[in-house]
Amino acid sequence: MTTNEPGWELYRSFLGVLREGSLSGAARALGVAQPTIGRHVQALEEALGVALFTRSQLGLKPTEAALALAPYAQSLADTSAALLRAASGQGPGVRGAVRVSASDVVGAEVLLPILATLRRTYPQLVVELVLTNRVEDLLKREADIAVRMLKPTQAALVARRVGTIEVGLHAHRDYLDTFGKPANWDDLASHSVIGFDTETAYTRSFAKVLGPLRRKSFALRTDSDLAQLAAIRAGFGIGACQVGLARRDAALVRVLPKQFALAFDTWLTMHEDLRDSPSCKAVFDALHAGLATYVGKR
Amino acid sequence: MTTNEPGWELYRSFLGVLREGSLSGAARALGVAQPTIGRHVQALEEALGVALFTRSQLGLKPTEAALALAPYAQSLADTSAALLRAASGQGPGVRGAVRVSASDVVGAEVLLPILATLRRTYPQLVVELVLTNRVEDLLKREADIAVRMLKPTQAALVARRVGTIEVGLHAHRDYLDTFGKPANWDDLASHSVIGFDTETAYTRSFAKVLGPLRRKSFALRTDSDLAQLAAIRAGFGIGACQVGLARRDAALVRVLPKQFALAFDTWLTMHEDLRDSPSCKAVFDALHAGLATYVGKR
DNA sequence: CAGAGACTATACGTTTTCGTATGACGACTA
DNA sequence: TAGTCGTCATACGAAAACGTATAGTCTCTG
Repeated sequence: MTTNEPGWELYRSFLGVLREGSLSGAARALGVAQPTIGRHVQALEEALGVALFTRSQLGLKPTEAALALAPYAQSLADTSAALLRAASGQGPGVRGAVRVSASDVVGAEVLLPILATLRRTYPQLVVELVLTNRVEDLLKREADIAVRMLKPTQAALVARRVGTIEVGLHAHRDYLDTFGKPANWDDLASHSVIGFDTETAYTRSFAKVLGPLRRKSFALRTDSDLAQLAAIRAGFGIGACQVGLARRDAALVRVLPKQFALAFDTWLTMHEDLRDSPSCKAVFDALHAGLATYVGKR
Repeated sequence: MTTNEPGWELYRSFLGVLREGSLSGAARALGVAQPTIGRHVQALEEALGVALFTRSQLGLKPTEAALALAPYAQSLADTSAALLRAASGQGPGVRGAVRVSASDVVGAEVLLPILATLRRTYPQLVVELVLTNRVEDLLKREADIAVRMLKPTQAALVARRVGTIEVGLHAHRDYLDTFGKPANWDDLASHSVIGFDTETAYTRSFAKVLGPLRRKSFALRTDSDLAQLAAIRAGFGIGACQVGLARRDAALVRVLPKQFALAFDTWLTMHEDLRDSPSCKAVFDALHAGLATYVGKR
């Protein structure tokens, strides 16, 4: 029993079991045999001197220690992935993989057109697009570049403001032709309103701006901003979306512009170590230019 | 040749070669055979698709790509070490390894007595003491707890102010009995002054306080604060050290207290994730209490 | 209550990886 | 100029890890 450092495969298997909940599931997910995962977990437990799972015939339940150590293992996986991305970007010119994080609606509607033209100029560029509302941690290398609605507080990050994104109520012209255009808050009572499904601290912070728009008054409830946008386009009813997106589609009409208006400062952030990477810098600059023209259309 | 993720041993060997400058040296340092290191480097180069070293018979020279990827690999090693520490601290009570970073003088003279008594109450506690003036990055898990002279700016860190450490000029009584006690700056010209060896931006920032104390006027030049303290104690001459340390030794006398006085705000910092760790919390609290009584003796 | 499905644990042959021994080449020194 | 020390590269036997096959156990369901 020497001071044998656990191999990196052990942590990968550990994370797999943690995610899948069983040795067999992790084996399937990782593409290895089930006894291998079992050996890895056992070896890791012996190396760390800590019990990680309580074994049973319908799966493995993680212990407290396993949950405490999971963030470290996840950080290992993230860093390893970031290293591979950095390696793929080595060499002259813009090449390799760059990981971009953004909210789903911004990513799908705004970023993708920008990235499409960018890739036409740099065919060897690969983009990993992570669309989630969860704020990913650039310091933990979960992504290389992030588009956020918040000003980043952490040091060691390159932050650049791209402007203000405005959000307003919109509806399809066909819908308004049928049900009429509301002139004030009260008119909304007779309309189909599209809104969120679960109340969060974030949505509650907008209580004043939302006016009478509460969860119980929504005709369609979904937490997917992308689905809300699709619902507006489909003529389901009245919902909130970015003004810049609505401008692109002549069939979308803004509703109650004076009563409902939200403005979000938007920032582009990158780890400062990636300044020297030509690939990351190219993506960063292209996103900044594209987002600037997007928020400028107002 | 699939998309095989490089094993963690490959990165360890990579870092070893980077540090030692040769396959043989890395093999000695890591306790493995030389062909193993060679195979690891070759496998890593194939997996990443990047040349990492230019081979020659008197060693391996890292390429630009290797230098660019080195921080990532180092981060992997740091995180792995932090995971092992966290694992050693699992279980009830205060146990396992806690890594503390501080300057060498504070570490050797102030922290060690505190840690000695702490270990008497917690025999299963292991302390890793990293003494360096380089500011280690707690976010990168290079250490668990740090004693710094600067207020930490980064978020995600638990920071607690312990007070002000005062630095003044001191000399041994025997020295002053022989050469006399200086009454003003000009008297120092006939004395043996102990000071730094290399000028840095840090030392230059104290130019006003240092008065006529310049490098060329030093009789002993060393960048080791610990050596400077030992020189003062040995009666070599007049040098700067913490007032709190001089108070402990009746033989040390303060010199020119009105002309020379530096005050450093001192902070104790810890990663906020470690709040839940009983071991880290115990060390943190003990250091805070010990440092508070130390800076209180004034 | 019987049988299917899902899971973990064990046995054994195969593949991969490691360590030892050795060779080849260059730099420094007497 | 010959010898010594350092380095990297190669060959082969030993050890460790992996995958396949199988046994054993529990839950759920008809």
